[in-house]
Amino acid sequence: MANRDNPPNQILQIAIPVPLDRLFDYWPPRQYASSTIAPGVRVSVPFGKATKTGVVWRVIESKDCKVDPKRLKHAEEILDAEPLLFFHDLRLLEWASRYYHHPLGEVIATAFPVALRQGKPAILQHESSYALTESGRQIEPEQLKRAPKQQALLTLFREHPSAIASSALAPHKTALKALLEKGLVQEHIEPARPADIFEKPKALLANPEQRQAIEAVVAGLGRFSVSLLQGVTGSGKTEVYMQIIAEALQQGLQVLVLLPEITLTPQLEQRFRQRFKVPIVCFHSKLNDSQRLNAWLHMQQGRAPIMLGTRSALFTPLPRAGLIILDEEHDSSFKQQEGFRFSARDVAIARAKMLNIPVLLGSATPSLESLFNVQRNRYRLLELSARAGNAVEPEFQVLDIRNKAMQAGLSEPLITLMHNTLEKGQQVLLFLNRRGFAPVLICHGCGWVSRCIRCDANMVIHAGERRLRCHHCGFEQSLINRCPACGTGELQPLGMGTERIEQTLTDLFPNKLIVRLDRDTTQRKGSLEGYLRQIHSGHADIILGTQMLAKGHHFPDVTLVAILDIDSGLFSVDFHAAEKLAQMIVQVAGRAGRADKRGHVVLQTRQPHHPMLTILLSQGYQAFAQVALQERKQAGLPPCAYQALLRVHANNALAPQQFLQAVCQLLPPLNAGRIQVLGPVPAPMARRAGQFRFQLLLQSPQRKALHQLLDAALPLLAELKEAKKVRWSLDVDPIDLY
DNA sequence: AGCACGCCGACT
DNA sequence: GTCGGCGTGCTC
Repeated sequence: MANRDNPPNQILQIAIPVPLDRLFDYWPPRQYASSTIAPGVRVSVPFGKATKTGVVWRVIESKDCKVDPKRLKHAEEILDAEPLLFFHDLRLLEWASRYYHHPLGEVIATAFPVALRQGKPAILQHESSYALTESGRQIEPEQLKRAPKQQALLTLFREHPSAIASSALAPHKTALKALLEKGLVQEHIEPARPADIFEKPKALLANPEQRQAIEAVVAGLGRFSVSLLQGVTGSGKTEVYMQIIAEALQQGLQVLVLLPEITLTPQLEQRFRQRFKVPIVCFHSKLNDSQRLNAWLHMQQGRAPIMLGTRSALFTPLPRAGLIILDEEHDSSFKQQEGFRFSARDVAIARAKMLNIPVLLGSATPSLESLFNVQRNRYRLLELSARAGNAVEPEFQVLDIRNKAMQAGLSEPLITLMHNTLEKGQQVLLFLNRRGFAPVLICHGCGWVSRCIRCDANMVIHAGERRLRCHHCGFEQSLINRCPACGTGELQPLGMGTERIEQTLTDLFPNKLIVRLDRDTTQRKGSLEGYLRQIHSGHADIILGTQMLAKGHHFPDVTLVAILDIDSGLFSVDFHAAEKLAQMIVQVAGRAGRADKRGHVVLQTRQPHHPMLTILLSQGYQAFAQVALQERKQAGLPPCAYQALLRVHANNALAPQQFLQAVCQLLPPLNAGRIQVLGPVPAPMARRAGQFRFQLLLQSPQRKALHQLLDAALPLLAELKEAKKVRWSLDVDPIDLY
């Protein structure tokens, strides 16, 4: 036992979630034999004034400790009897910390669900939960219309096909009792031994391409490979996933399925539960802390073989890891955009390599990065070209709106098309990536515009709420009637937002039901689901929305889709814009139509002969991607080069630039001229939320050289005197500027 | 990141 | 005379 005269001979090196890129040394807790402490266990430690939860990274001999022993404190408590993270997990986290140049303690924290970060015990919570019975699944909510409370609850259960925790059902106590008595709902019991109840899925029809893809991945189970499954909407990617998963389950392996958006999880969850009679856990931001803890522990303990999750599920420990699937791999939400800025796609591949398992990336519109890796024979391309079942290729129409009469962003020809479609009783989908009423309020008298006082951005008009709101910092004020500059001029909205278009649509189509889907209308919990039901039931005539419409959901009764403004995507400072636009066009087109009602996709543009657009529409996404890749190659841009972006911000207007100038002065001796240094330049939005922002871009055709420079340079940045006045962060493989 | 300490303006 | 503004420095 340790006492004052006899200090313990071992020291714990602990990773603590603070933005400091080093480990902290502690004595083991008093009365603790350090020999029983293994790397990967959580430990609570006094840190400054606070107590923090860290992870033991390694145990060293006290004679090897570099810190003055007098400064060392005792750790408080070892929180886990066994490590929660396995050897491969620790290796992956270390790699990620180095690759993204982000402190290890914070990287490790992202591997844990919040409850474990807070030091709560790693014990499965056995909160009772309820789920629909077979008859409950078959009954339509309509049949309960005389009992509206029960009907609402039934609908709730249908939206959460897995199970609902009893705590979440507290407000529905009486309705729950009624549904239990009717046998529509029962207490949900997690199957204890999955192997016993596993049933081999029924043999399904796979077409030759699907068969080939399934066999290719199945044959590769047990060793590392990356496959890119490229299949148009309706080509049956999910079926391919499920048949591969079935084989992995047969082999007793665990499968991690990553999706970009939580809105896609319920659909896929439902299909998976119908197919697989094994525990399936979900992990995404809509779950509460204890649900996430349970899901994580189910995988970590090997109790569940399938996890469906978003980016944050990536690091879940998998004792029997067999396969990682990443669906919609091109989606930018796989990149974390703050703090530890990692790409879930790239880390998934690194993880699979360490675990020696295959990765399957799926998309109708793969990223140029992935297609480039196919060209370089790093990834294997598996193509699904046939549209399964009732799907049919939509017809594209470039609508030249130059000199055309417009009503709130809608050209006359488009309005005519809308009338024709609606007359046939079919639905119309309109797409505009700008929410609010209008992006600017301008004075007709003096030219004053509604600038945000804290950002280099305009305040957006939200007419319904009578507010002006900055979409970059959240600052808002009430809508003003009189120009604050000249006091006399008339204030006018300038430009289009979804709210304004909705208003115009109400005037143009007075008898039609219009549904607007954007962040403003779907903020309320469950409202998105409500709108989607309205659309699927056929009640909605015109569906209007932003980016969120482009993802996942298929609307078979929509036969006319219009993208109202594609020109901003054709002419952007960001070199990713054309790729993103092409992906968006193809994805949006995939939302609509079916065999008996072919979809019609209209693109409003003032650049009808833009080469990118022409190639995309005449030769398809693959041809577009090849041309776009060629251009990136010639311009020396990613994916043919590697980038790291150093972002800096400060209250002080001059400090960011001064810091970056100092950085540039220390680079040349480390660099040997191999890395292009672009900048310092003001960030595209030079002031945001009151902060002045600058950036420096480092670029190289060799990833290794770039990382060598970063490894050498970053430790020196903190030492610069200019660093004291700024906050800086590094984004490795950035996908947007600052 | 927190959270201290530490010196200069508007209030009981 | 104080309360509190955020500049600077530290965390085993």
